[in-house]
Amino acid sequence: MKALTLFEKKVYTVVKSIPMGETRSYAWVAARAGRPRAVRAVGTALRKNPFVLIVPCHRVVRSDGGIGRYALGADLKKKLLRIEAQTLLKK
DNA sequence: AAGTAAGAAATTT
DNA sequence: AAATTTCTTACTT
Repeated sequence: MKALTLFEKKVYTVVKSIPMGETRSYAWVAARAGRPRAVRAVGTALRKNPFVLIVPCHRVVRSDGGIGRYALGADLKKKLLRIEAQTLLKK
């Protein structure tokens, strides 16, 4: 297990708290993690993502409308968000 | 000292 | 006006 910094831990906790079907920006997570300017560090932390099955990092998107990147593919990330949104709407 | 899953601004189409 | 590209900023390793 790699040594995670406090900041990373906080980031994972925050991202885990994001409700299903919703998205948050990296800036939002960074602010909640105690370092509002560390948006890039958030990405770097999620990129390692030791909890890829625990932390819903696919719910974290860019604030300017971009989808950002995803360890399993940005394409999959978009799909997941689409599926989650529909699951919540449930028609 | 180097790299990065972002952000904003500038430029192009 | 919208999309894409480029440079900068702050944080971890």
